[in-house]
Amino acid sequence: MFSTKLLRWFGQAKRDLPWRKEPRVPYRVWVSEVMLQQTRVDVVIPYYRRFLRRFPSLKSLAAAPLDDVLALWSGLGYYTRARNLWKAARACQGALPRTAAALRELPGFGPYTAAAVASLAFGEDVPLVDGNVARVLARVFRLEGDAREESWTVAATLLPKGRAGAFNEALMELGATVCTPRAPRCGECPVSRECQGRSAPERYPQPRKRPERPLLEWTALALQRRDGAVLLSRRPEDALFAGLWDLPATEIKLPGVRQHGELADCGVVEQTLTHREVRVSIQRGRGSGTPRSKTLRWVLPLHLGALGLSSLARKSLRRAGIAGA
DNA sequence: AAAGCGGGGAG
DNA sequence: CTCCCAGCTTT
Repeated sequence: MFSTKLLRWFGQAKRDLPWRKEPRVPYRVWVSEVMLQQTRVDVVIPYYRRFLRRFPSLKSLAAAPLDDVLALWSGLGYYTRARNLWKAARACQGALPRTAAALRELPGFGPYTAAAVASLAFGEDVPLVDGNVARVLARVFRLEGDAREESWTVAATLLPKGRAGAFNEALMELGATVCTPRAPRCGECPVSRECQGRSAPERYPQPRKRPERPLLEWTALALQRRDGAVLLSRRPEDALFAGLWDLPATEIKLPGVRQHGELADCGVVEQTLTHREVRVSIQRGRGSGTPRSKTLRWVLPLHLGALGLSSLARKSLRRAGIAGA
């Protein structure tokens, strides 16, 4: 009954999203699912369009340099997603595996993404649980505590044979548009009649406790050449914003680069992340020379758009007075 | 089981 | 300001 009502509702409430365009090409489903990890639909849409224009197929993605992929990911966050997407494209030899179990073997495929691609693109009868599904099921069945784990079992019992894809998508759609985290629209809910949590939806699921957010601080140097190019350095693989380009921190050695004149203080840029607060002081100056390190390069403002930079790095560049970031 | 990893939109 | 989003990986 639950599944039937949900599917009927989905038939008329389904939003028109770029990755829902028929036919459902597995590659496109995959790209959208990865971008949507911890990221809202509205944010993803423009990134998704750009990405598909540049990498229309699995083959084109596999053939591209990683830096091109990171450039298109710039600003989207969780950059390991882009690395794993690229790695998996290279690993899967022309076509994605067709089952959740096989997809799990590829980098970047966790329980959710494997089930999403398997059910939505290949029609496999597997349940899935994301934040939306866990919230909906926690309310409907009054699941106590953190409902994410238990939801996998519950979702499996509700799964209508042969319609897993539509069911999974409907459950997520309900969570995204009706059974929202705050102020759910129970009056518009197709399953409010069978919802055990209707009287107190905000009690479910139990909110997670948020970790403290330590402050991370450093000073970055914006050296500009006479032609306007700015000196960037590639961040180490084990650091925050791993492998992305950024203004070099003052601790970074700059072999081959000369600095002219005094530095000017440009103030501070800040970025709040889930697990820490970052504050970067920006100093600006003039420089020249040929870097003797592969992790250093001069970049013209015109070319900043084609580089893998974090949002914080772009903010830093703007603060240093460099347009085009 | 918990921590690390981006960024931003909504209330 | 807080919450949390179509989560995954590592410890």
